[in-house]
Amino acid sequence: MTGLTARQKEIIEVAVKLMAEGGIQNLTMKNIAHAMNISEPAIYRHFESKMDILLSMLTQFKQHSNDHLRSARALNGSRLAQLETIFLEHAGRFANHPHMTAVVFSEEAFQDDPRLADQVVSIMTTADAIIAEVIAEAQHNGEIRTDLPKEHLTLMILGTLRLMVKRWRLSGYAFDLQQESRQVWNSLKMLLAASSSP
Amino acid sequence: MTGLTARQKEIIEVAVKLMAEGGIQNLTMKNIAHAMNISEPAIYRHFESKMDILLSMLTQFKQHSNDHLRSARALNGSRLAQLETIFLEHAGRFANHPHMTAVVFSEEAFQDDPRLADQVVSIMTTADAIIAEVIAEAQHNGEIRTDLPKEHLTLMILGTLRLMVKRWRLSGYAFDLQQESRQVWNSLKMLLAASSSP
Amino acid sequence: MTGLTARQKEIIEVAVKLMAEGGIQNLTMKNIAHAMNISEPAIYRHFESKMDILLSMLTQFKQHSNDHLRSARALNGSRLAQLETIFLEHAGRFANHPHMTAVVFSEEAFQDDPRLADQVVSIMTTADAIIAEVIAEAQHNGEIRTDLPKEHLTLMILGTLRLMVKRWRLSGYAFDLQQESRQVWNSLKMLLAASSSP
Amino acid sequence: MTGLTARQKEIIEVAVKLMAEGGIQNLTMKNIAHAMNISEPAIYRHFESKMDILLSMLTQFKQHSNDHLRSARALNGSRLAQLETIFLEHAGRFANHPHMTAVVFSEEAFQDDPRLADQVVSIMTTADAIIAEVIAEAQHNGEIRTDLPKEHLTLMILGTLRLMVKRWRLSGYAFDLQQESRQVWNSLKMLLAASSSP
DNA sequence: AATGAATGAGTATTCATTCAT
DNA sequence: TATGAATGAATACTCATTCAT
Repeated sequence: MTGLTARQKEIIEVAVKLMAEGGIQNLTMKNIAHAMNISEPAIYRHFESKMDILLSMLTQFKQHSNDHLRSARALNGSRLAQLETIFLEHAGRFANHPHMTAVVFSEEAFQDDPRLADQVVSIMTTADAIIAEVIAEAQHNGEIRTDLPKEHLTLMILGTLRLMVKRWRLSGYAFDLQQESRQVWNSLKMLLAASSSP
Repeated sequence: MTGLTARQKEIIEVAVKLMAEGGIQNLTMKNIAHAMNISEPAIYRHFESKMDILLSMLTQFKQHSNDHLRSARALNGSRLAQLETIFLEHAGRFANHPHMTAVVFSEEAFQDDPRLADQVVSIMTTADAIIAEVIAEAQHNGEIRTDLPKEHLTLMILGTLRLMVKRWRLSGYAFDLQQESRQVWNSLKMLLAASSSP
Repeated sequence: MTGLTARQKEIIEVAVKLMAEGGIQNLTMKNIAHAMNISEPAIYRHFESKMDILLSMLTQFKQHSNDHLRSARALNGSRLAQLETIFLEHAGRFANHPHMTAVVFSEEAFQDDPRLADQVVSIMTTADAIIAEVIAEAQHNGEIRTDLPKEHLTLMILGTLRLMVKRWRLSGYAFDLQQESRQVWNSLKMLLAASSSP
Repeated sequence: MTGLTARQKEIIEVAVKLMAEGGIQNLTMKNIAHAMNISEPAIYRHFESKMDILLSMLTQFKQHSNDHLRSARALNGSRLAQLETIFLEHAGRFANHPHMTAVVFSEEAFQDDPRLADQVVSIMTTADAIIAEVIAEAQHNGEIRTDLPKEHLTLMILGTLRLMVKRWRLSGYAFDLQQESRQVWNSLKMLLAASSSP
């Protein structure tokens, strides 16, 4: 349960879109109002402040992210399959909602308020922790090579994912992110593979 | 030759510091003037506009980056050693000038002006191209495994580097970036290694 | 008869309290609604406008004041006793309803609307006239010295009362207004006393 | 030394005039700008904020008040003459600068900010203390009756002065304040007089 | 009798920039 | 080379009020 009204969700959606189009600088109350065909003060019926909108935006994003991570963890398959799901679904989410990349990469803009910054860090930390966990299990399983610390592998997987998405965004969503992510994952899988001949 | 006067460099330095401290929102003409103990109009003696400052900032950053990349390429050692130099020196530069991370991660803020956005893309593309080139050569050499496309390896190396630096920044520069980068590079090297038993 | 419904009285009461707490600036429809746990539009069921609330507030205050003055005038005792009653009961009313001081001393805030300003002047003028009347009678009686014009004595009595209450308010209601008013009245009485040895 | 620039004094003067005309509600940055034929932002070159203007206004008023009190205290004549000077000059100041009454009687509007409220209290307290001091000396001298505590006499003198000025203001400056103040002072003098026949 | 949604007009303040000196 | 004064446009936010339900 999000606890958000339909109108609140609508506002957040518009806000994300505006950020995607022109960065944080484009996210003004005026622009939100314009995009929704209402007056500026009307927004304040639904959110107490602009900060509140940003906070709700991050909270919603965080919830979705955690849901995805949790459902991937619940899968029956191997740990590697869980990792793959996480990687591909993450990319898939962005592919289906390109605007959402704006949220991830506007982290810096959120830096100036402690509450926003905390949320950002919390989102990153959670993803990090869960992926590291899966990797650790996969290493125990013998599914993933054990000659590298799980922290480094986590860093590589997430770093690769992020840069891939960032490039997609910088390119103006010019290539097929989903297809690309599948290929990149295949490469990652080869790197992670436990050496067959010990 | 940079073509920048001493005063211009000073302004850029202050601008970078301000961005590092409080993001793009903190980078105002007023703040620059304050930090330099001059009046706001005085800045316009040195730069035509704020955009000009940002542009010069990116240009300078780009030049330094390219210099580093070029000098690494000029090294006599193996291709892998060149890659290592690129990776470690990149991290080293940030370690010595933490403010500079603000420039890299404010990319999104630069998105709203095409000239700035172009510079950002150009910086990333150049690094990408050169690293891909080194990897290709290393693959030919037999220094790096050939079962993965060079584009993916480039993506992984740069993605890992970026995320490591980002975490360092988000942590408030809390850990030793240089030491961490050495350890991470070691792990990367193991992943890149050509399989010893053909 | 006040002609005010229970709900209207409630609104006025809340309005006075809000003014007492934070001045006229604190008296907003939003704050009234909040304090009463109803919605803003609901207030308009009971008053046509905010101005109407203020007007009713002043009217109510005026009625109470006049009632007090009239009942003091109806007393059987000496004129001086009537004056004393007026002085002490006035102070007593404030002592029991500290919020009410906000109404008296927000006169300036009411200045910007002619209807409100008129009410304020009317309240002051009435008190003035009645006190002057009592003094005149007391002077005739020989209860009060006759070497000073009744207008000046009125000014002094009311001025003293007002400043005493104002200080009480500025002090955050820190002293016992009722006790203080008794002592001050004793002093006033000594000043007003007809010279015993003519 | 005030430490205020000519422009700052001008702004304060305009601000006082606006308050005199329509209360605190009339004192907006827009109105100040309009009255000075400059733009709103221009004001911020001279004062950091609106609060700053109000604070400077009170500080200036306080300084003038204290100067007057001090110079009256420095007079050679009797204590009663000093009191008279204080009373008449106070009234005279208002008579010559009717707008200034707005400052005194907007005390309530200043109540909502602690710094402003403190200044108000400080102004009142200082005048109070000095007048009480003069009265005490005059009582020792035998110039003023000693059967009343100096605090009560102070309250009466200041209260009378304030209410007189307030009425002048409410009347739209309709009577001659200076003449009235002389007559009222004569009455006060008679009340204060030490009884001639001991 | 009451509300959720909305609004036009206004609030203080900030920003990059210009201009006369 | 630098500044003091100024500005148009924008910013987040508030206010009393209206209207359909």
